[in-house]
Amino acid sequence: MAVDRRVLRTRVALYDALVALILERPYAAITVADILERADIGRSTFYAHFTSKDDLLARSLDRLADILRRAADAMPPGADGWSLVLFTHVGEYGDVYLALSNVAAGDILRAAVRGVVADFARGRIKPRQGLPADLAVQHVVATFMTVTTWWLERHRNLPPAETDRLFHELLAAGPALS
Amino acid sequence: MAVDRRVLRTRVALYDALVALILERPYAAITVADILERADIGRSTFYAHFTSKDDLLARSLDRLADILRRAADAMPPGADGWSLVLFTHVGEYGDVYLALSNVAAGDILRAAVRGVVADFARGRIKPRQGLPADLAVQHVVATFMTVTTWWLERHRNLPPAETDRLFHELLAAGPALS
DNA sequence: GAGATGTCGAACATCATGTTCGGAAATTCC
DNA sequence: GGAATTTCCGAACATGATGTTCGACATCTC
Repeated sequence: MAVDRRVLRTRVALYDALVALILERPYAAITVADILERADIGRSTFYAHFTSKDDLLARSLDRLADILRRAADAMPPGADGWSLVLFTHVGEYGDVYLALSNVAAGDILRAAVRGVVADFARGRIKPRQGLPADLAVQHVVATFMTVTTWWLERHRNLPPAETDRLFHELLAAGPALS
Repeated sequence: MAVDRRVLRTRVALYDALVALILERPYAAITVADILERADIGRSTFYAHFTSKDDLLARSLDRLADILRRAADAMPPGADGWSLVLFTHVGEYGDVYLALSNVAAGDILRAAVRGVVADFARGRIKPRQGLPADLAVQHVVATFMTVTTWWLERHRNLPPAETDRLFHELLAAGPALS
């Protein structure tokens, strides 16, 4: 009852082709034909698996999210520092994340990553009095994304541990306003 | 040397038509033809003013950003509480912001609003030791966006003042993590 | 090996985009 | 108020991307 090898080969080829193209030029400037050429897959075959370019992207991100999820799940159960695990992973796949987020596809990527991070954060947050729980989760996720973007875009050389420290610092006490 | 009335009429008609359509359906599902019909403007005229649908959207947002900027500038100079002014404004235009942010155009909108908020926040932040200044600004902006989205999407009934309080609370000390 | 399933590729209909241009209408400036 | 300028209209057109269809062929599973 295993999946037909051909199906797997086709899908992986398309996933990889899309990612490769996204690393080269803006997502919006990529056509289905481009993907087909790169993946060496027939047009009708493409539409037998995906309904559109956006669909392919969404599933590619699902795949990425799965990897992220597995990396996080593999973390020693009692260990604190789930965010460090995520940062470490993101650092490894930095090129891909960066390319994806800089493109118009940012929304879709953000949504995918948000989902994973939110799942992780939800159970590990102790909201304080007068602070709605869902807002607290959103805030933790947003802060994670902020730090990640800042890190990948402009301070790539920082080690994950240092990035993680900044993350916790921002959450504990952000900048004062005047 | 005033601008020809006709060009003003044309542009406003197109701005309004786009916003009206965005309130009805996803940005991606709107064609140039739809906008033309709604605005009652000729095709060639459209391309005499804008290069594409995205261009029109970007300029519409510039217009919105100007309004936001003016609202903030009108604030009493010494007054603290710039964020309250922004929240109040956003609350008034809530429908538009919500429609825009929920759509695939979210990135473009986000960029526009970010710019305004960042300009405002930049001069009013006292970053702490060991916290990069640019990261601090990003964090304040992101937190503003998080609170705004949370507010408009699910807790519209909250008064701006209360929303502003949550904003400051999150910045002062976010949720604790385990 | 046989049957089932997946792939190919070319052809096709459809639709959105962006351009062109001559005539009509509105506006500005004097 | 009138002439000159600017803008708008609208229809037609070229282009290019999308998504579908179908029969022949290849590959996989059992």
